[in-house]
Amino acid sequence: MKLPKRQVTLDEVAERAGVSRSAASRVINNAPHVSKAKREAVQRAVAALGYVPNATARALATQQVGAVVLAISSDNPQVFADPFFAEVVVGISSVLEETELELILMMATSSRGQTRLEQLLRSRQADGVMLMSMHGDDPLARLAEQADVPVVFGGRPVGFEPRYYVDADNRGGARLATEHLIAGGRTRIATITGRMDEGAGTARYKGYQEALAVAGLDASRVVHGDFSEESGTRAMHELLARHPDLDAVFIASDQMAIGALRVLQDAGKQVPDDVAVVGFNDITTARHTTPPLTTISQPIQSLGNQMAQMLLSLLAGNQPTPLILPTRLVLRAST
Amino acid sequence: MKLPKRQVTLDEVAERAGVSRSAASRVINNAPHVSKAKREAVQRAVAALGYVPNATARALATQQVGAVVLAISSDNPQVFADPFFAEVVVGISSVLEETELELILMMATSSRGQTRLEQLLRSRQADGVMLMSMHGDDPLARLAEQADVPVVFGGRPVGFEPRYYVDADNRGGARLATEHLIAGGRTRIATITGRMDEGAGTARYKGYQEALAVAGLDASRVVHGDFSEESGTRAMHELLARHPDLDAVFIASDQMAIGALRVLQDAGKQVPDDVAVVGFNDITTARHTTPPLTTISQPIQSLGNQMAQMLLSLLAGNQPTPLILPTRLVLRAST
DNA sequence: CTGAAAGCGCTAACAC
DNA sequence: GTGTTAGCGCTTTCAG
Repeated sequence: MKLPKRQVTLDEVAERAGVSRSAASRVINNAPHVSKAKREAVQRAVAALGYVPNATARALATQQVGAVVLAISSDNPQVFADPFFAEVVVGISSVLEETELELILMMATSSRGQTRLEQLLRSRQADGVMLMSMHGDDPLARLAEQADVPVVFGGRPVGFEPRYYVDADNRGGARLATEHLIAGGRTRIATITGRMDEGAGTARYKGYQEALAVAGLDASRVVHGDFSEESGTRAMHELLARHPDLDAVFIASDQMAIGALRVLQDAGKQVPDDVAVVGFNDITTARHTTPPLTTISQPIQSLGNQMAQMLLSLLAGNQPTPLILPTRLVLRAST
Repeated sequence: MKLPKRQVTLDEVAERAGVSRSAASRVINNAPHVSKAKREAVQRAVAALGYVPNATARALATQQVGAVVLAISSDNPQVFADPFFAEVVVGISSVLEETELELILMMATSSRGQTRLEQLLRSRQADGVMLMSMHGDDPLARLAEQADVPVVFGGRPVGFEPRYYVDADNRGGARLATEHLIAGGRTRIATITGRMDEGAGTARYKGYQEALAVAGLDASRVVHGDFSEESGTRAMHELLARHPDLDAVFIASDQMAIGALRVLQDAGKQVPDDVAVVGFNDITTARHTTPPLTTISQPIQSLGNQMAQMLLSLLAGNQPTPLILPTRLVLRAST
């Protein structure tokens, strides 16, 4: 490992500017109590030497790391490839860009990753943490709540209400979707759910049930999927076998809906004439299926935005209230 | 801002274990020269106290940050929402997960972001940098090469060959695509290019030209796009107006191809009978267009993998050779 | 094998 | 306004 070129230090700047180190420090952090003359001398020295403060040293001295982490906990590495997270990250970094904070990404898949996340929560390696997509009984969820680092959750793990979180209105969205189906005159409405060990999965299922309950319709046509296209295919087959009379289906993810659409087609069912379908997420592909997919859209970038904002608020010593972001129905030809 | 709970320090561990701090330190870093007895005493103390080393302090002492950054430089924040980056990140973190390194994400959009990136390159805020998607004359590219931090490029900026990079074989892929069109008996082959200030844009254009040159065909049916769906729409209109006789088109991105497909349809052209089209990237939607899109697939996760691996190699003091990853043709119904 | 001591580069309290 | 002085928590010579 080659030796790093020795970096320009604050003392060098001070010396060159002919002032004390503290004066130089004050200028760098534009603190008061520095005469204009010295201030300028220091600034000149900084420019001349190309001085850049050493973030690590500063962090050690101030006890503030200057970074927050976005941790994504899952057993399957491929879930990160989901464009969903990319958008969340965009939302987050757009607000972080206005601050001095860096964004550290942590994907806790392996037990190794889990351990790191745990250490992170125990030690002061970041000023704050955003935690996403935890499965049901993830012990990390509880640990996070007791951590001495501010933590905001993205979404809510099932069976656990975090102190600080921002979530999409999954339940409301699902209800909206199902009500739309009902309004279209459908009466034998089935559903393909997502993973029931994820908050989004259960919430969307509840929304479906709620809408049917209100309308006094039968809510027993349900098959569980895992959000993936493949599971959508499998589930639709099963649904068709068990409930050949269904005239609509609310599907908890567009990916599953894509798989289901194909099965419906193969089975000779016309969409939407014989069977209406609505998905969830509004992924870009939803516009390009045949027929284009009616779906529920959630404000993903906002989700990231708000998570970051909430963390900032926490860092500032406030106690923000949890946030549930609205979802909306996007009408296309599949209903 | 509330005071952080004071963290457990090495001295406390040492005291509790009844050994010197240096001994404790050696155990933590499992260095030699510690008696078995003491080693175990320390380990017990660590467990009892829940000690986690302070990364910042360690970084300051060792002059190694323990983190690398992935920097994405672009003028448009939305490009990060591209699933492409999500996959690259997955590739990167899967190799980083095997190390002690954290991944810092930096999206340099605003001038603020640019400044931070610049500082990053000048100062020792990270042990290494991966730089992606720089536009043509981005001054950062040059700066990066002179930085005292190892830098590996993802892709090559146009007009500039970085010392260390990993790139997809854009040129080869484009050539493959075009040759496939030629093999299909097409002779009036047009192209919609990507942004010509990005390496991928020019490389794909060159591949197209090359294939036609070898076959002795006319390569003048070209319109420039910017990779976006909308630009594909616009470009296809223009192409049709200027070269109504075209019987095939190689399109430098699937997004543009989607836009183009629609235009072709609206113009009453049958795909692939009247006009064959092949795209580039193999985005997931490509399987769901009508007709499904023949396209060039590049190993995106590998790209991330290899970038990280190359950086690691650099960090280990080696001088790895640049890498160009193969692309391949994915046949679907649009040809 | 063991411990004392000297920093890493910066900030912050405290005197002047 | 200004400079001096202690650290932040850990690693790492260097004697013993």
